[in-house]
Amino acid sequence: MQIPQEACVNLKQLEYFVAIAEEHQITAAARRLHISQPPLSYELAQLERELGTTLVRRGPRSATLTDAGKLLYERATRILALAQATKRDVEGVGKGMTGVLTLGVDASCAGLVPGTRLVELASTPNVSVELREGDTPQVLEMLEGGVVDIGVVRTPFASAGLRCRYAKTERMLAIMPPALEVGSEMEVTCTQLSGVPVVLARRLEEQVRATFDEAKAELSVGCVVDDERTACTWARGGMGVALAPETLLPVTDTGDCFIKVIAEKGLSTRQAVVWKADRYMSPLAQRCLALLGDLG
Amino acid sequence: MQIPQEACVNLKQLEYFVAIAEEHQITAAARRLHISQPPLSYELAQLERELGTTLVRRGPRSATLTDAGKLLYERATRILALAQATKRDVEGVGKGMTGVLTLGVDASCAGLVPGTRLVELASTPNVSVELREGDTPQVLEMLEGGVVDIGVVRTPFASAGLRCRYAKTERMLAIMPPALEVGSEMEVTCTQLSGVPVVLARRLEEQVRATFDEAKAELSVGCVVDDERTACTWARGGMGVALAPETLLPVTDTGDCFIKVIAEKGLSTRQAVVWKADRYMSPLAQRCLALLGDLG
DNA sequence: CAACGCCATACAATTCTCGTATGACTTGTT
DNA sequence: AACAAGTCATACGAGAATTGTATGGCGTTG
Repeated sequence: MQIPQEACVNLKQLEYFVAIAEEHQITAAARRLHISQPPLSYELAQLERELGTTLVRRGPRSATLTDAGKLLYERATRILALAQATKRDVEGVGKGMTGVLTLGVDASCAGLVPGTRLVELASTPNVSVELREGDTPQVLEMLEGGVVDIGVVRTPFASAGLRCRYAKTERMLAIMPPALEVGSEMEVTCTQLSGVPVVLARRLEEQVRATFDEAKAELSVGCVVDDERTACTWARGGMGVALAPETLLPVTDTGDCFIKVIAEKGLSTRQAVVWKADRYMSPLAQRCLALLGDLG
Repeated sequence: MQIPQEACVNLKQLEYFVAIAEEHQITAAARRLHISQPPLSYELAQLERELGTTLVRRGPRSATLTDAGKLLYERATRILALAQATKRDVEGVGKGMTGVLTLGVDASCAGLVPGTRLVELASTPNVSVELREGDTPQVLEMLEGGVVDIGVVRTPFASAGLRCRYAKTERMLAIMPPALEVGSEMEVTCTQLSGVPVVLARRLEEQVRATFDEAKAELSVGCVVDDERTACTWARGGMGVALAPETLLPVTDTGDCFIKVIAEKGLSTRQAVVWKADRYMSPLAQRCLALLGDLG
């Protein structure tokens, strides 16, 4: 049922031919190729048939190239080099050793990334990591739009159509200027913060209100700001008690403020690594996921 | 006895892959390749095994490329284009449609070359003809030294190690100024030229002397010159009877001289196309030989 | 002049590649 | 909701292609 097929030059044939051209001898080339001599003669003849040209003049002591052979040798080495490089590169991409990884990170988590093994990825040659920062809804939007491969966000978030892996749980901190210190040495409850002016990041407002309500505590919002770091700065200036997740500490100067943990678990957040369930994950992205596993 | 051989990416596999990439579908690609679908699936899987990478994400309605697949597509098209161009070019050289042909021509025969089908060769794109002129011994020396592929010379010549094909037989002419006219209307013999001053090209001297001796005629050399055309010019000026082969006529102004054929066959010469017997003849050179066949 | 080395051919064995048949799965329609 | 249509993967058999061993011709070298 199989129809005899017409000519199709093989890379193998080119390798054979190059070996012959470089050894100036069929037998020696066969040794170099770890095959016996007759198949090499056969394949050379085959190649010549396919090209309709004599490529090698068989002398009694040596095999030399014809004009056509010289041309083919030039080209064949180029083709083989290109094919070899291609194989190597494609394998590299396949193993996640090459490529571009786009990462969307909630700005309030960005401080943690350098502590993960992700730095290995970024420092790999031929791998570049493109980081997009934003708040959690923005990151999710990037993910949805396919702008980024992987997101690092903070709970709570809408996870429809997403797969995620939760990482470190972060407690909510209260950064208190000395004048406003309340609570025990390590912890403070919402109730203890009743009536105390609070400096709050906008994205936390709803979550904080809900937690205070549940604790039957009175929330006195002194100020709502966009960025947690600003909240911390203002607290240091005496504007009130700032509420911010743990991550903030390494990147902010809290001056002489007291740092206490808020006891209510409802204000704890978790970081999560998320990606679209139906999206193709490149090997590089998969490797990234594996490395981000150490986040928690 | 045949050892299972390790991976070797085929150009065929690349063609298959490119078809799949461009059709975004395996079945459609198979139609385009005029093969059935299962082998195509098989070969794709094979290619992926060899590269250790998923190249195509098989969707229910379409096949899309992974990152590695996109890279491979880029490279594969380049490789295939290069291979195709190479095949075309090598075939071109093989058919003598491409290359450089070096031709050594006896200057006294040079006038004939433009009348042959060799002009076809010279006007072919990618073919250039390099012409070296000289006298017959010089041309033979070029041939011996490998400076030229083919020579066009005039008899007699030493033909050791040469192959040749004789072409047109040229008779020797006597160009007579009116004052020196002898002989019948068309022909003249050596005997008739006895004592008549002769203007002779150096390369003919020996041959002419021998012929006159054989005819028991007395040769009176009035002048020996290097170039037949000069001999002719001087004859026109009355210096004597010039002896020159037929070929000279189209390229020389004989003024009011009489042109007669020398009856002795010994002074006829033949043009010959010669080449080294043991030298590799490129397809272009072979094609040239075929075209020069029309010389006679 | 015989031994040696290189290349080509002959033949057999095995692997490779292709086609047909078939099943699993998804999508769009009745 | 069930069915038809289409795509892709697997199973299997047939033919072609590639490889190895054996062998002979031919020119060179001791």
